[in-house]
Amino acid sequence: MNIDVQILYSFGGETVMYKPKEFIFKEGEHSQYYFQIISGKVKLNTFTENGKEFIHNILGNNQSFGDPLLFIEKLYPTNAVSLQATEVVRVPKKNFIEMLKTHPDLSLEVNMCLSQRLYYNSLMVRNIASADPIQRLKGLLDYLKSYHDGDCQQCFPVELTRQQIADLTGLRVETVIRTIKKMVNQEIIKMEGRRILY
DNA sequence: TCATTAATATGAT
DNA sequence: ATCATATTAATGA
Repeated sequence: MNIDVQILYSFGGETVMYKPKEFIFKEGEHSQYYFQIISGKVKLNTFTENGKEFIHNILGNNQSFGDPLLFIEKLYPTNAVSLQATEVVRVPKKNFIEMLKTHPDLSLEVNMCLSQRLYYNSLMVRNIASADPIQRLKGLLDYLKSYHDGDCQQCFPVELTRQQIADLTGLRVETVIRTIKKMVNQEIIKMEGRRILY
């Protein structure tokens, strides 16, 4: 979700800068803040027993994270790591709740946002369970696209490396590369240099 | 800039 | 799916 930064500031929001590859929070920590990205990129990940990384999501400008835990007392289920120099605004939980009470319109918006995530999440889970790698990639792309505001046909740029796509879908890099080629042939996606347009 | 590392692409097992 | 290797892009000393 994307909340007016001025409002965030007026409720105790503060700007925090992170260097590339810096932890913003770690799995198992207590959730304290609502985070919204001003610029940069953040990934949410966990590691399997054998040390393989699984990326849950990658967020960019004007996107938020840590928000599903605002209303419940649970520990973070993932790490949050900046992929590049990243500027975020963070608002303490209590202030965030205060803000929603004083701005019912915002509260509604937050509800819509969370609902939309749930919706696309269920689609995502279905596709990721599919054996067909094309379906898995397509599921991921639809999911990522749902986070994107300005949408038009075949011009949503996927700013991910193949390795990151592999870590998001649980596929191997080689499989991702080969599947992407197939999808270009089937005109499901387009390429602009090495970047994918969907 | 040049050297080193990361990412991409393809072929083989 | 895993491994090996060649090419290309990105990074940083």
